[in-house]
Amino acid sequence: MASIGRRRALSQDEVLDAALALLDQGGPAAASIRGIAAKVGVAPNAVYTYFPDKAAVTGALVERLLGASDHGAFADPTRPWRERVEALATDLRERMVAHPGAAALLMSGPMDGPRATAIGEQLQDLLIQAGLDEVDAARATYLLIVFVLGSIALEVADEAEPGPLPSEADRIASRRRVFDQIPPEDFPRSAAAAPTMATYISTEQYLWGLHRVLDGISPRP
Amino acid sequence: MASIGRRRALSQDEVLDAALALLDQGGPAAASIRGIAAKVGVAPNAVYTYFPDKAAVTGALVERLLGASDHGAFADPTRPWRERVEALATDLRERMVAHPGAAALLMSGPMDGPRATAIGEQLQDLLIQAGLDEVDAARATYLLIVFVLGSIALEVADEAEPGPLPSEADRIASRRRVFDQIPPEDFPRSAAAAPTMATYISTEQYLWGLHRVLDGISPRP
DNA sequence: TCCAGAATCTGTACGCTGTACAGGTAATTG
DNA sequence: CAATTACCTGTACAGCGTACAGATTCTGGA
Repeated sequence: MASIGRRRALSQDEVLDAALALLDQGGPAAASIRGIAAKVGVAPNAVYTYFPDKAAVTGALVERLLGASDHGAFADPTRPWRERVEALATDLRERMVAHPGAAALLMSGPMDGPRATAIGEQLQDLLIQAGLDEVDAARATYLLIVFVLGSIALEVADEAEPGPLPSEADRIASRRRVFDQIPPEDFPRSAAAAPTMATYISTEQYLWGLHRVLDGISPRP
Repeated sequence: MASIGRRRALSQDEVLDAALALLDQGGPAAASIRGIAAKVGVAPNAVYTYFPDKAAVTGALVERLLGASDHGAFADPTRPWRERVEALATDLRERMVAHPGAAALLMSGPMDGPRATAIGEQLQDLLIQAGLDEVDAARATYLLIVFVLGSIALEVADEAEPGPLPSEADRIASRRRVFDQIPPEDFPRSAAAAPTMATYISTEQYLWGLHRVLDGISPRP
């Protein structure tokens, strides 16, 4: 008297869609296996047909958020190398800031998925083409990854659970306590991502930091 | 017939000691309220006499790990500023790498504790003394914090749960897939922190990255 | 065409989590 | 010495990840 059996073929993507939706609207705590299953319309353990455990779900989600192979102008070999790095950094940040709840998972596990690996390799190749020797290219790759992921993680860590966000004024004020010299004339963002406070506060800051890092690693004559 | 009543005055520090010990030996998952209470020798809910919830415990632990006010030579005004920044960065990294499980909590919440704030303010003052204007000093402070915390978090995220660590060879091999140009002649560390793989792999890398960032933010003539 | 096996889903259950509530005892204060 | 507060207890609840066994349906080979 127990079971209903095979109903329809779910897919990994449906599960990930549900997980991302829950993450977006309910914060990191909302993406439980049970919540995902309910959103998809199955019993909780049905998820385990497609993923061995919860870590596999979040890992796959992070991979998906890292995006497909070409990151804007990053893949365009006719552009100057700094522009290409900036395109990658901007693309990654836009992807993550659009899903702050999911972005919080970024630093919670080893970054060993195929897309993460591919990004590292492509970046390293680009830096070698730019004239860095192999050792410096490897190190600079790591430094750039630290900068991009660290910036995103710090930005996103400041957002508490969604819901009644603190007012813009409060958020700015709390940042200003320490970094009260940064002018607020930031330019607004694309329509895709809602202009959250995190977006508003630090786009300009992010690009400034990226270029200081690029200055630091640029080959010196 | 229920209760035994007041026994002895616990303290916040005892709770934090227990939490840190569990984190060190059992990884992030081991630091449960129940585990902490058991280690201290009280019922689980006794912890709530000293902290309002679990987030407060981890927050206080992070604050404690950030260390007291002087970070090595950071506070010494006779040293050159780059040396002082390096002292701060080294001190913070040593603190965190000695407790990888606790370091993983770093980016999991807003960094708004008093010590975190103080570090930011002191660093910003130092950069102003070094000749940066106020806007650049604020931005450079944020950049340095991103670098330090991002490096530590990425380093620590690679360590799975403690226990049967993967062999050194495996860890190196997996890093080398992407960053296979970095030579392994790293210098051994202080006796305090056990030479974990994370320590072994990236001390040199860390300082290299720090100095590239410092190059990027140094005032240009 | 039928049947075996694999794929997919279900109900149930276990041990764990954070923490709310209502008590009772010991130290402190008046 | 009485009253209050600080501290700790047992009990309980809802939610978590996930293991197990069984039922249904789809699929591929004879």
